[in-house]
Amino acid sequence: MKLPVSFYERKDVVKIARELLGKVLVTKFNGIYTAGMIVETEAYAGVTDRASHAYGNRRTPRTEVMYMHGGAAYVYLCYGIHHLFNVVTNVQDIPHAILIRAIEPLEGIESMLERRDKIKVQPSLTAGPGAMSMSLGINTIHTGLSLQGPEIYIEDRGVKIGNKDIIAATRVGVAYAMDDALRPYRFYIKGNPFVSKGKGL
DNA sequence: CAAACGATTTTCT
DNA sequence: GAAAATCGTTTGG
Repeated sequence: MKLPVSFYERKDVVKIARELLGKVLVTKFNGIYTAGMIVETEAYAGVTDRASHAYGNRRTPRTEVMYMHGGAAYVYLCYGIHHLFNVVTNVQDIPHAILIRAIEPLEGIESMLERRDKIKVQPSLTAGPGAMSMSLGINTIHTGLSLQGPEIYIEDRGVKIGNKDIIAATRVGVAYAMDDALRPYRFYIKGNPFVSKGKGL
């Protein structure tokens, strides 16, 4: 079943990031159905987090989406090429977001392979935020979409990830954030081959 | 209006 | 393992 808005509107973004592990991200664009289990996430705690685009309550046309109430999609283009998919959490005007970094392909794998121009499944298909977004067909035009809508949403299929299988680590690619780069806001499923390697492991 | 930079991935040595 | 690719967003003049 689809996760309700109340799931996203809670205030503890770190807790939500943990709970998203094992959930299933589904996209349905142009009649193409693809789905994958979330295996890696990163929390971005808005105004108090230097690594967040919304640090210091900065509002720009791009970050405006993060100020919406929880349950919206925030898609951001990085390095001019890569589409990074985030889930907006918390209530209106609190710009919290969770970056989905990696998924394990479940359904529509042929379509994913086609989008990535690959012929067989390998970790690089969806391990990493940019790669994952491309596999699911996520684009910057999808930013601001509600996760309650028909095109993109997250399901709970009853998969439970035990605490012993969740690893907390520092986030990737945020060295510029000074002290905040040390926060253990990255979560991934232990031993899952589709977890991205990141840079500084 | 112009310049610098980045929540990354891919490819080559 | 290291370096390049590449362009929208942000920031400064």
